[in-house]
Amino acid sequence: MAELSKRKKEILKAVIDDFIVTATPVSSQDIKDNHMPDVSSATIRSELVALEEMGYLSQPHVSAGRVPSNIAYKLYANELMQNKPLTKKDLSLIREQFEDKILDIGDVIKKAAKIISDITNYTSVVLLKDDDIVIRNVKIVGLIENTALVIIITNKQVLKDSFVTLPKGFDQGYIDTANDLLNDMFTGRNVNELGDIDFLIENEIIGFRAIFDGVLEIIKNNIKPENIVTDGEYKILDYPDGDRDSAKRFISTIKQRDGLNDLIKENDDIEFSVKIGKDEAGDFDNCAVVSAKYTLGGKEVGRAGVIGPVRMDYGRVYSVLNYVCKMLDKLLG
Amino acid sequence: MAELSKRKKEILKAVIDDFIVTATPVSSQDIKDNHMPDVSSATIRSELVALEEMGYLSQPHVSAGRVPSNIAYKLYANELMQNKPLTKKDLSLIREQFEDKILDIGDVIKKAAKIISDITNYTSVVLLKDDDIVIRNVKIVGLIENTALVIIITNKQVLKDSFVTLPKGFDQGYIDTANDLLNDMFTGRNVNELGDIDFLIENEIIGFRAIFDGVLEIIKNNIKPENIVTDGEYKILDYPDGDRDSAKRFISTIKQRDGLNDLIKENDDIEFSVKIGKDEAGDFDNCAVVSAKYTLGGKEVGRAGVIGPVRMDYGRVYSVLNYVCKMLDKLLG
DNA sequence: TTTTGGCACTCGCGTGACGCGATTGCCAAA
DNA sequence: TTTGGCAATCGCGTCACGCGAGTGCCAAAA
Repeated sequence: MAELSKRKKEILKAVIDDFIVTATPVSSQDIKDNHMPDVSSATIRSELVALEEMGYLSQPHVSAGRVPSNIAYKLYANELMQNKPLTKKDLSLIREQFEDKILDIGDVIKKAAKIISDITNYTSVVLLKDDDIVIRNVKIVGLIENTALVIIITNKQVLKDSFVTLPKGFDQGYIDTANDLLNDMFTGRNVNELGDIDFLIENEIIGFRAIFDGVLEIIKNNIKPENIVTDGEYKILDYPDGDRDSAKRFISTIKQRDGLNDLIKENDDIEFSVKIGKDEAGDFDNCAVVSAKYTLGGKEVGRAGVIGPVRMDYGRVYSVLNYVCKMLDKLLG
Repeated sequence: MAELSKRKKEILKAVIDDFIVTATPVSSQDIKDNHMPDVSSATIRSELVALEEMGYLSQPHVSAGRVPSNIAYKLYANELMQNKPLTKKDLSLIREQFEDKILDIGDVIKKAAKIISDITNYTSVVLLKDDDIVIRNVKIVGLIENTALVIIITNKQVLKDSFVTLPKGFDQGYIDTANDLLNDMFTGRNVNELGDIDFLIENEIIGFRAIFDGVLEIIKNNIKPENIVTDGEYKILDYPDGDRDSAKRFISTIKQRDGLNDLIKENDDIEFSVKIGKDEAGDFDNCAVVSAKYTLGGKEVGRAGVIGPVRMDYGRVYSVLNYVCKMLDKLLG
């Protein structure tokens, strides 16, 4: 793709800037009036035909203005657009959300998803990749009858939503013993190594084996190397492009999670990614996926992004993602 | 309101049965063809004008068929409609959902909401009224640094999502003591009595007071006499009546919870309630709220319902709500 | 008194014609 | 290379029109 002249870029940017706001094809006269009063509309027109031939623009019909193409949006998002600084209100809103002490990294990314969706008003997706989870402590707490709460503390999170059934007559003494054994078994271990459960065999003590198996099951089911959360699924309804059915499909798909992974996953060295169109942005028509890499303490751990209409306020989204990602790093670095 | 003749009821039912399926005004000829081949369309017409004068029907325009009014739907739901028995698949689907052992009543009503929404394909709302909660056990479990998980077990639920900060140097010995004291203070108490916290004063032991206050705070914030959960908020998109904006408003309102209470609350002796129209069904146009009372062990404890388009499959909804309510009673009775 | 067939009447809806206005492409002059 | 002028294109809103669905009414039949 040949490099565009400065003026072509200026004009292309003008088209997109206007189109993002008005949602109607922009004419040569519009560009002259709003951005370039010093050249005639005819001049702009001849540039427009060139841009159209290069694939950046298209006309819905002959007597209409121009509309940006997907590659134009990409160029815009990566190069042309102005960074839109966040307002003080936005900044403090974000900071506010993150100021509580949080023990679980899952809660952090949930919060991040919520704040991104709230502030941008698009659907948000946050991906957490984490294959370096070390167990710090495992504990069972007898609750009622023969049921115990299982608490698993890792370097990144506190799991406390699962239960295990205790054998009959399992009193506090046994529980204490079980806790000691559980800690011997699990503390300090990386979750990756647990695939091999042979080390369990050593503790073949009657009655305890079921508990150990139960805890292992819980760890395997709840600690995943990849987590993905979304928020604001229904925000898509605010954007009138596209019909009701596709909105419904959009929300259902997002809710089900399947495939979201591929949508937001990226090569690790891409800081800021924009995917547009049916091929790239899942099966969603007229949608774009914008995502940014975030790190915790320098290590690459995931991406945060939004899914919204192609005609999206990329500048603002860029700023929000940037800031939230920075916060994430600071918070958990 | 004068009682309708048998034939008028039959005709009214025919109109609604057809309209629920076709969503188009139903004509006298339609009724003759599909329901009453033995009378002429003219006869049906004269009945229709009578029903129209009584307020049960209306015509969008003069050369259109009839459309049921809100009071017609109410009559239909309360008296006219046929009970639509659930399929075996539906029944086993519901039973399946409820067969896991669940410790927390909150989880039960969440599940109930999910299954109702899944099966009816409407938005569901489940209200839980419960002012008779007795604390069985309170426990803190030291986790990391100076943070402890607070576990509160009542006769209805297990709360385990809150933390309390421990004073410096608070080791396992102190935690054990704190647990003993907490149990002395809380076990056996009804949550209602906790408004008066004077009994706390006795335990004015240095360092412990902060923990007790923290736990009390957690109980007060998390055990509420009324809980409300919803599911399938976006199901409304499947129903084409009403525009996109109102769908958006619908979803936002449901998500925010405010006012849902009034929507589903009912006089305790109404088993099955149908609210229709802007006055009754919140601020939603073309929406109906159908709810049924459920009990746990004979005591009235809440209502389960759906919010959907006025043109709703009342028969099916009735059956689903009925069955789920019965399951709830059996499950926790 | 109720039911029925017949018939004129109403009105929404789809279609096609038409004219306006927005915008373009092209071209010749600057 | 830029510009003003101008004919050409085409979407969109409006209007007229005719079809068809469905009704209300009425007089005759049951």
